[in-house]
Amino acid sequence: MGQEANSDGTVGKALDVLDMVAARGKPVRFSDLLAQSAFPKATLYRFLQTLTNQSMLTYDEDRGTYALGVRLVRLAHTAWAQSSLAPLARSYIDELAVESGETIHLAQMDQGQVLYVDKRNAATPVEMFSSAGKVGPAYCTGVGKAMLAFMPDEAVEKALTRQSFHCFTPQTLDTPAKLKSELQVIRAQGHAFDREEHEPGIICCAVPIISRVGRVLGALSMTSTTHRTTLDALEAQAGRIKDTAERIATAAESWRFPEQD
Amino acid sequence: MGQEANSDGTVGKALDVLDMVAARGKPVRFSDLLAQSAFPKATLYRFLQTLTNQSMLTYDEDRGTYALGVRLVRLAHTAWAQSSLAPLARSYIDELAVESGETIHLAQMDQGQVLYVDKRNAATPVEMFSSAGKVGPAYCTGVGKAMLAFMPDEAVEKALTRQSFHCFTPQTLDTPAKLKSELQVIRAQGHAFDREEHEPGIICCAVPIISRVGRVLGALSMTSTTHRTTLDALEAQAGRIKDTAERIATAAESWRFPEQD
DNA sequence: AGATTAAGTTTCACATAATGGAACCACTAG
DNA sequence: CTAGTGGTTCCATTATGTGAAACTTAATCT
Repeated sequence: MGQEANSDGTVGKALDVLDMVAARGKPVRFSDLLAQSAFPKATLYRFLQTLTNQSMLTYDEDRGTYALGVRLVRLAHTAWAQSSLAPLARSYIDELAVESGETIHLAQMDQGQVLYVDKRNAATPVEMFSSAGKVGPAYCTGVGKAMLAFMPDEAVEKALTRQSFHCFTPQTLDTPAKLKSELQVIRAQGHAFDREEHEPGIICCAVPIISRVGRVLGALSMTSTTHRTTLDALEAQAGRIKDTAERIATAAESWRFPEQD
Repeated sequence: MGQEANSDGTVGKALDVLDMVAARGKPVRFSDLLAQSAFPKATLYRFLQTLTNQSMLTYDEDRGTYALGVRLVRLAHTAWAQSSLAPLARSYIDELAVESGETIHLAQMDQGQVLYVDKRNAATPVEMFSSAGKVGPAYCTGVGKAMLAFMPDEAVEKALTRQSFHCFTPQTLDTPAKLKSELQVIRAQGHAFDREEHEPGIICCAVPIISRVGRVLGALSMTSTTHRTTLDALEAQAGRIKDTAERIATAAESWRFPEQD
């Protein structure tokens, strides 16, 4: 299962190892990793040692397993604060969530995948990391399609090669062709729908967040369930969502990090 | 100053660069980094290139600045889920927060610093990453002292060398000696206080979370303000907090990640 | 303009640091 | 005792990272 050889030398390889550990989603043994990595035993071993030393991984003595380390959590806090739209967009999202009473997602594109960076739900309190940091498929989520529709062709093509086109529900657009024609429609109307394409009963309306120079910064979606509302009702909110997206884009534009000298 | 030379070869150095970028807390220019790093220009340059390639950093063309990349957010999500107490402790913390109406923090020790991995406040909704991932000093926070008090001497000594002992408030224990005698007391009574040692007006009562074999897994604290409650009132809750901490410890003990083969 | 400095990028001979086959160790099972 | 499994260490070979210096822009000054 192609963990493709990386071109970034030693550091790249070490980071691949990190990803391998992350991919399992649970603590993993040396031999498990060895089995699926192209690295020889000694090499993999050294990487694990180094990463553990660096607190990028933690080693559980008792069980002999490696897991992602807490240093990542620390770094991510800063990453999230300084290179995601979330801190900037917070107040706008809050407002939208309260007014609509529906769940709002803020997402960005990361290597062809949708990365959720924030989530707000007027009713239930936020579930910390359980949503921020989560990734999802781009081809069958509202936010994913909204972003793809407004990205340059070249970037879209590249992203398409990374999609699995797994068919989650009968509504899933499971071929590049279907998806591309949908993107046309989205581009025309300015917002995307998720018509239970990812999960049955879950629908959403999403709009892209686009910078003044036309770059897709992220996307915003309002999510609900089929037994609470309808697509038409969500579409009625599209203008409101678009408005919020625009305000976020403007905020992002004018935002300068405070210069300190 | 003093980004100590790391012994973990190329990978370690690259990760140091990541930390340097993180330390600024804002996007940073090549020359800024160069100024404060021991690396020669070309070397630093290559690291930045590599890390950017790997999406560990993002490069802002327009401003010529580097910031932590989104890949970290993704990794952190997994890290948080698989190697922090947070997912496990969630329900217990929720309960404690609701019952007490006060803010509850869950923290772990990371390289001599307190790393907050979760936070719950019965009143106001959670602020996502703004608390999880945040770090604080060990020597002047309730959770920090609670953990230190029950760690093996050797580990405490190591941690002490990493403390700045900056004097935040008149109450701050600003020498290793003062701290050590405080740790004695904490060990005896089983819980630690923060008597406005970090921030004026902020007090808390914290207890360690200790595994069956005596290892400190983390700490739990109940935080409030001097004009809402008193230390005595908080101490009255100590039993309740301890109870929760024990239940979390038990849960952590019996928890096995699902085996898949 | 032309000269001057600063900021960022590329080059290349050199030495360090990564590599990985093989040997080794510690268990466990037969 | 022997074979097997899972993990760790060695070490000669060489790929990789290193960093001084040269180079390219892009501002700033005279």
